[in-house]
Amino acid sequence: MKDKAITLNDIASKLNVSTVTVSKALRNHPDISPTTTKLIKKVAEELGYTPNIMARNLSARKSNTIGIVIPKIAHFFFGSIIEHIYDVAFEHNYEIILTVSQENPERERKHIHTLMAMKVDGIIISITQETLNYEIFDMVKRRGIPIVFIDRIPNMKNINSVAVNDRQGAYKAIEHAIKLGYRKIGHLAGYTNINIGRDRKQGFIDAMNNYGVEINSDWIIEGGFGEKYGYDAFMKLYNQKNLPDLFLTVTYPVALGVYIAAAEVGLKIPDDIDIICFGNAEVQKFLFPPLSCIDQPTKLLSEYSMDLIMKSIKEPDEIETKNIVIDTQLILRSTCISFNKKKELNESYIL
Amino acid sequence: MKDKAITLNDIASKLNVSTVTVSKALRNHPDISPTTTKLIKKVAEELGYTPNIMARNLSARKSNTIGIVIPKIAHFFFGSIIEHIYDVAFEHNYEIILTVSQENPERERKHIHTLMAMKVDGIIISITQETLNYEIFDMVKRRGIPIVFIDRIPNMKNINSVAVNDRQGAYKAIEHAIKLGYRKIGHLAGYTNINIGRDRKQGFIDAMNNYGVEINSDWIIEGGFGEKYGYDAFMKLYNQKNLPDLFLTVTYPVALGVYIAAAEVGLKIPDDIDIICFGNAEVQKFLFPPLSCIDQPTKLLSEYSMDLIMKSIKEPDEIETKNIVIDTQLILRSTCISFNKKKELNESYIL
DNA sequence: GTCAATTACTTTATGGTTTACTTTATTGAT
DNA sequence: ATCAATAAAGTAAACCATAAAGTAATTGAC
Repeated sequence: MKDKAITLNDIASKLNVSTVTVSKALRNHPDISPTTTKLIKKVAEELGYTPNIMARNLSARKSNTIGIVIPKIAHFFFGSIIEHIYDVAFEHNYEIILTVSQENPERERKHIHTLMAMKVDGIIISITQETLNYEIFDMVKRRGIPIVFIDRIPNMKNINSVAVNDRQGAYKAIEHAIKLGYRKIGHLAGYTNINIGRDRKQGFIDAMNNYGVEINSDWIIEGGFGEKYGYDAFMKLYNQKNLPDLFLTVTYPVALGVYIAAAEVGLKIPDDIDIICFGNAEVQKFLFPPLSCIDQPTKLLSEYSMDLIMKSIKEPDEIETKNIVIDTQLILRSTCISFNKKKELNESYIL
Repeated sequence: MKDKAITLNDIASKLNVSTVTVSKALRNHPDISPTTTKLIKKVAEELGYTPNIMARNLSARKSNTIGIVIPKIAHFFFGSIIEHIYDVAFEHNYEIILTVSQENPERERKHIHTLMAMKVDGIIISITQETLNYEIFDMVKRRGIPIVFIDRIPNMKNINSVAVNDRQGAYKAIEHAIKLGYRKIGHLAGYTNINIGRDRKQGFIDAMNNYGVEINSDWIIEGGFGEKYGYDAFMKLYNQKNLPDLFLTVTYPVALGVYIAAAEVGLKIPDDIDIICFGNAEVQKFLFPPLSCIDQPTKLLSEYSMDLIMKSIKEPDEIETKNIVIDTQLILRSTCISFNKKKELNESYIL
């Protein structure tokens, strides 16, 4: 009952021409006369021909496909990145093979192997928070497969990358807070063995030093990028009766963790404890209170990455690598917009 | 400078055996002696061999790949669905080709063609809100490609599907509201030419009729599934000074639209206008006020879909189709949990 | 000791397309 | 009328792996 798939050969034998003629006609090759081309296309349409992409890619040694590796998917930042990547890909007739490492370096390695095996023309990747072994990336480069790192970038030379100016972003936020009057400022810094954690932390330190505000190392807590880490870090300081007045959190989920914890112990944001975070999710507007943040322009990140990878695919011999850095801006809503005296006595609420 | 990709042939010639021997050895075929197998695997490892998946798939006439078509990606519901699908796929060594129709039926059609051309073993799809032409789905079936519809399902016979019990879900919510004391209940119903809109609306009607509550057709507004539609629908009724006391919204983004609009005109949720929605996003807990909803268990939806598609792939001759329907449950937070008298006079606030 | 079965391979064919090269017919310049 | 150039096809080979069929050498039953 199954309709067998129509092949070039089916069209060819129906018209008594060679398969090559059909192949060329369908690709508008000048070898074939307009009359024949038209006829072949008509028959192809009638029979419902769809090319076998496996065969085409095998033969052509390219796939018109870009492989993506990201650590998470049900996450506003990566969701947004991907949505834009898909749009650009669709415009340029590229296919996307998306893989998700779930923050697992081993799984990431497997996915990269799979993408290479699938002969993707290029790879865009945001590495896991625990990727320490970069061998696989060297291997990809040796194989001549263009690779672009986006947002989360390994500490390697001669790679293509697109990122937000994390250091400047953190600096801007802390500068803003200090000018507001804040002095007791903490930083939930996430993993700092990866660029985004490291650079944001450095921006925090830069600003504090630049304005001569003392850094209390108890208030810099490293850990993860998720809700749980935000919750735990907050609770740890709360139990030590040692909360700062303001937190800069390394991601938006971490801030959410703080929201949960604060609500649980009955502290009000922003009055009792204030907060600003990296990353701008739509819903932050609707949180209570609306959460201020350092914007990461996901659309730009995606577009630049796609530009870079497509350029690298077209000009495989270009050796020069590019490191694109996108400026951030503060988006102020209802947190981190004023400093009130209540916080200066913030021991009181602990009783 | 490029390392050429290693093929079976490279390994074979190095060891003076045939490519087929290598192929079989790497697949642990009993034809090959343990000694040889071990040797071949060792050399394959050394040379960094990775099979060419294109070639393998072409030859094997199957791809170990499942194609996905969804209408949106940066959306909690679909993000969550996909995340779980990827996890199940990874466990079972399937690859996923994810495509995004962006609610565009034409783009959806193209993606399905691409997936067929890529020879995916099966397709899981959630159709766009505007997909009216089902021919393409018949074609997929005629080609013998297993297809499973998830959540958004066309009105066709003999298809495999996995969905939430939308009608029951809406019924439960409205039943709950009526028992609370609500009588002036509206429904922002979205597109009702697709099952999710149609069934939710029907559930609403069922409950209203069952409890003898009058349905005011002005308060049933059809439209889209996004924020803007929620915003517009609310504003329309507000401007007509004709708001109900409670809205059931067809999706979570629609509820968000209502939140925006209500804030803009200075009405308080849930006191001035109450709301409950379909779909449970993590962040609903953090909205102000926390939004109650009818849960759609995305993990179950994904798992059942993957089960169904994998079963269909393994038993291609099984003709019987399955329509799995998953029960919903109410998740009550700070909306739709009480009815207060203020609302009964809800003309007052318009002045 | 003979024949059948098993072991461990090899050879050949197949999948559907593209690329590189070849052929035949036509056109145009001289 | 002749020869070179071009147009419009065709043929052969390649891409890389797998499946099916074939072969030579060894084992084992009686």
